[in-house]
Amino acid sequence: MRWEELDRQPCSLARSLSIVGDRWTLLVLRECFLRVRRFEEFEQRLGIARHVLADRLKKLTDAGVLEKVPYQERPRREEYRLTEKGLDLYPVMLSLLDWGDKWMAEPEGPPVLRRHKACGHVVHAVHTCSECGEVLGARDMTVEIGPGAKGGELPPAATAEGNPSK
Amino acid sequence: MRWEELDRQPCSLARSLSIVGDRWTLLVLRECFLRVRRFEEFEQRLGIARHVLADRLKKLTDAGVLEKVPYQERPRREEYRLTEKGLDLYPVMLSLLDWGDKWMAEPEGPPVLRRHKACGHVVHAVHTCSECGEVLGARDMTVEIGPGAKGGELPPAATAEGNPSK
DNA sequence: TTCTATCGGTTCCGAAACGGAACCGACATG
DNA sequence: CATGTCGGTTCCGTTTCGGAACCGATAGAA
Repeated sequence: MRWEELDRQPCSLARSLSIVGDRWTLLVLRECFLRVRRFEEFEQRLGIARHVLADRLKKLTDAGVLEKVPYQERPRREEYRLTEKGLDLYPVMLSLLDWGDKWMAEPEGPPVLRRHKACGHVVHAVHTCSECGEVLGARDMTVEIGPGAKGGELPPAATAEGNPSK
Repeated sequence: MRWEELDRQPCSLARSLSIVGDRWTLLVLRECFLRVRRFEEFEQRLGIARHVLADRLKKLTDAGVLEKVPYQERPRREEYRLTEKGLDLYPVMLSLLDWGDKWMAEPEGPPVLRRHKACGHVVHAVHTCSECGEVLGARDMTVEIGPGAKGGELPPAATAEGNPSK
């Protein structure tokens, strides 16, 4: 499979990866969530090669995850901001973060703790069902053909998306 | 920054990416959640180059995300299975899946629907607070130094992990 | 006016990673 | 003993990456 074919596969995971399934892209997005917005600052904080950064920012902008907003004229300079589509990636970041906290941290614990403003506790995220509110585990769902399926049957990759009862 | 330095950074997101922040790795893991376990089957379903597949399976095994389990002797053959650490990546997959469903699907809708066995509804995942159960948004948390921090201060990347009040 | 600095890139080079195809080793089967 | 299966490894040509230099528009200082 070629990498460019990914965004045409009938699998939402593959399509997501066509945008964020890249070494640098998620680190760039981490900085975006930190409110880093300028080329220079991305470069300094990440130590990324400039042309790779330019390429990733362009791809993210083309994908509608970031948008260029002018912050000065003469000389015209633009900064990169998360769009709504980009902000919606927050759960992805949070999932990766929680997994890293649990499995990749030093013996003493994670480097950073997150405290929920509303309840005051140190927290992590729990995936729950959008309809009934129960915790969603890896084997709690069945899959079925969606309206965007091609050929009227589950794509080979489909069952991976919710795990079959098999 | 070199790629090998990622797993030593004081940032759980970076550390997670040192394992799953790769083009092919998450697609291999998608197949794992689909209960694909054998070299041949990964290769056929993904169309991945064999030596790249061998490399990814080795890295995932070394990282403790997969484990090799013999399924026959003479000739000895082994298959790859998700460990507990690997199964814990399910929220990551689900987040990417939901984002793809929302932002990358065809106009008609996503290719696959997931139905919650418990409540019977077509669902997506919602991130909620592990302590109070409320929905967690991108700006609902503050960050503070964790026990695994180095140097007694928030790493530069830290605030990205929960977003500062700034 | 020229000199230097800033910001957001682009260009170029050598090294690393990738796609594709061939090959290999340990067996089993016909 | 020829062929097939499975899980790799090796090799080669192309793509991508890291690192450094360069560029274009402009501002401010000398």
